[in-house]
Amino acid sequence: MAKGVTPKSTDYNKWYTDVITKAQLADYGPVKGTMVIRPYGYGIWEAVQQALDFRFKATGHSNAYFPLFIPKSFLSKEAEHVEGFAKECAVVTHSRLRTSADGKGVEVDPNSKLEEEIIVRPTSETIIWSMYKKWISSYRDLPLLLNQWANIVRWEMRTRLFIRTSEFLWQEGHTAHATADEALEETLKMLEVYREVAEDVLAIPVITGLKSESEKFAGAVDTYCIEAMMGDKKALQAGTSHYLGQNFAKAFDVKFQNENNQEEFVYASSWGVSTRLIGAIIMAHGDDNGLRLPPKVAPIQVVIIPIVRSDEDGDQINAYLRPMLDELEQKGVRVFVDDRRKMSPGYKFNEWEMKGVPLRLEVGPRDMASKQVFAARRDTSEKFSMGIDEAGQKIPGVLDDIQATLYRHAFEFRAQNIHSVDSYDAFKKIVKDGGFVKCGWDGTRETENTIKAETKATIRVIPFDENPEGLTCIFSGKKAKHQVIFARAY
RNA sequence: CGAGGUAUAGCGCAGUCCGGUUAGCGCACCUGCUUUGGGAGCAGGGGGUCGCAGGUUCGAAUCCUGCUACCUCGACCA
Repeated sequence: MAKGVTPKSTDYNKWYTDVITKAQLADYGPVKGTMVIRPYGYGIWEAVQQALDFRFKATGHSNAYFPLFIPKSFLSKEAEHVEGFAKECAVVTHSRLRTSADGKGVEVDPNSKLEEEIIVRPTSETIIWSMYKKWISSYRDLPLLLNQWANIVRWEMRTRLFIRTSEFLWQEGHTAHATADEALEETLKMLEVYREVAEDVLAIPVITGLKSESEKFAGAVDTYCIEAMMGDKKALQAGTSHYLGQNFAKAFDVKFQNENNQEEFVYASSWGVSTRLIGAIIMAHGDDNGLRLPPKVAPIQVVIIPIVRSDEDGDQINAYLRPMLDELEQKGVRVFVDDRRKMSPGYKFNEWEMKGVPLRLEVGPRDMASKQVFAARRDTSEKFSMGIDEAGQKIPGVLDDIQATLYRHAFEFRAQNIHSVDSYDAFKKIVKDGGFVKCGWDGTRETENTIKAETKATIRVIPFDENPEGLTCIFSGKKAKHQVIFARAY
């Protein structure tokens, strides 16, 4: 592993990719825009998955799996939906390869052209609703609350590891309800699940609210989101929950009979978060020494580095650590003892800091002599010693404190970089220097588009706690319809 | 798709202007010995169709032509 990463202040984008490659979270795949998620990065994803899946089950959802391949005709059934995704769909047109004429390579066999071309799912609303039509006939079949963990493909021009790749992993929930109120309630309930996971598990504060018309999901009535601030003060959409109304039910003719024997179209929601959340963790918490992982998603929460001079030292240290390790394991703490003999302790310190392990313990002859262990926190760089007998008892609390501290730091950073402004000049300065702008908006698409064209800032979210009373639009000067957050975004 | 740039070992680069030993350096990798509390030292070693295809030349990483890929910036996006 080469030394260090490019400092954030020198080149934030370079810093970001340096951290990912040096912490071995991911690597570039051979096809442009694809990525390989390496074991350490996948470990983070598994922790995120667990946190979400637990909450999905607790709110009554079941997991299922729908096909990767979607008939092309399905995409055209919902007008806005086609519009939104048409430009980024991978299309399967043939089913065979054959040896090329010169015998050296392979080529597409033209005889294998498909009758109906197949779309690789960019999202699964269409295929899922085509199935819901078969499964729903009565109000007794509702609500139908399904989720799937899957990969999807959106052919992207410009990609960025974890944040925007042509293929990515996510979960998508698709629910069907008998009433609009119930579907909307579901939409907001799942948004709240996302908020909780972002803040309590990933330690990333988010703003919850509604997307503007031009930023909403193609095919939704309303899109709600959690929006986060990254270390470069840009915004990242970290999760979305859509109220779909009857749009997909109408497109796929999904009706049910209500208690009064009347036929009605089903109401729907869909919601998703992706491996983009890993990008959010990196950019919300990382520093110039690398990754800083919140303990709740860290594949390794505590790394122990024995300071050994001989094999006997190693044996002694193992015996010295045994009771503490047993206690930590029993408490469910994820511990790794890095006893590789070929690397120096200093090398290991740097490597595990790069990988963002929340707490490092060092144990050598000095500690054994004084019945202690030496500890270093990744979040604050604070170093301290603990008695070996009390360490197993104390460490879970230290991890909780690291989790809380990372959240607090991210929260304070965001608070310092959200600015309320009342002039367009001030607006432009904030956007240029970086940060979120909180201001009035007249509610028109024209204003939104003009501001985007002039500043690259978009409306990230209309917060639930907005207060447009007495505000004027930052651009047009008209009475504000909403108080919104503008920012440049990923 | 418009503008600019790059292509030499796994990674980062020098060499190219001005053609001429066996293409070099740092990191990484392998072996041995000594080390180990903030990226260890010494010694030895392996690894290259110099992006691809043509051309000029006694001789091409180097000069010429064409192609391809990638990066940065613009239009599109979880």
